[in-house]
Amino acid sequence: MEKRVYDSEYFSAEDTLGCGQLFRFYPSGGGFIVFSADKACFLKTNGAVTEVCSDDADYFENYFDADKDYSAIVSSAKDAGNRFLSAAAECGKGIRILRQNREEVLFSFVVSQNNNIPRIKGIIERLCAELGEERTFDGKIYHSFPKAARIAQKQADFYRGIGLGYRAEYFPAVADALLNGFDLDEAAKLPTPELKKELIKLKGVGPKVADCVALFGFNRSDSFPVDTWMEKIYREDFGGTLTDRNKIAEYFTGAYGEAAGFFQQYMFHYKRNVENVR
DNA sequence: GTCCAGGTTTAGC
DNA sequence: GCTAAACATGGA
Repeated sequence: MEKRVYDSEYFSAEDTLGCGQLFRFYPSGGGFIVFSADKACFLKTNGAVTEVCSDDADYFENYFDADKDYSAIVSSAKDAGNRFLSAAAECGKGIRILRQNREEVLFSFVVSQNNNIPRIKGIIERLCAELGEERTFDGKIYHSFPKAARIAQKQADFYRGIGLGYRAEYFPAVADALLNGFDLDEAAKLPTPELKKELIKLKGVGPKVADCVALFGFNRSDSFPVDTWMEKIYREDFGGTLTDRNKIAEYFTGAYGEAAGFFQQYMFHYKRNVENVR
């Protein structure tokens, strides 16, 4: 187990885990255990420092985008000329945009459609418990996120059984596609608009899920996922009148370019966790 | 009981 | 091309 320590001003455990990018993290020992694919780490922010403890320190250094300087991104959000965005950036400046495993992001956000975060977490937890491989972290057993080959072995009925509801049929369909020529590594070579078009070909993947996969799995910060929360922000805090989600996304990517994805996370986090206490 | 949640698919124009 | 209903589930 190796421990690495980072300045917490632009890397906070709570901010990073609380903005709906990932669904596998659990409070533990004053911090959190975080799972990604078949790996695990302990993440804790204590005052001025954030510590990451893992047997895969390099993997998680990349995962948390730890090398990047976020100060300029936060500054540009504050100076972008919108009150809500400015407040959101100041409040969520500890957010990192994760560089997650592509398959895990893809399947996870297929689950997310028309669903809520606590329920998404539960479904993914059961998915891993049923189909993941046993691993140990800090002496305790956990389960990896299952690979497409494993997911393809089960039928829709199985996925209905762990709570996927009407999305159950999408799981074997996506897994089959990945096993039969749909190459995520090839897709990674495409520019963002073409990458999105490619992802949307998958069953259960529409524009919003494709944006999330591009942002969290392919590190495309020129993606701006628009869900019900972002619609609300657009309407209430930007005075927008468009209703088409694609056009709302274009409005934000047009305005913010490569910073759009970061700004989206600041605002999503702020709207859900701070402004709206529920 | 109704409404909502990090929407997408399908049918029908 | 666009629009509207249908889609499981659980919590408020």
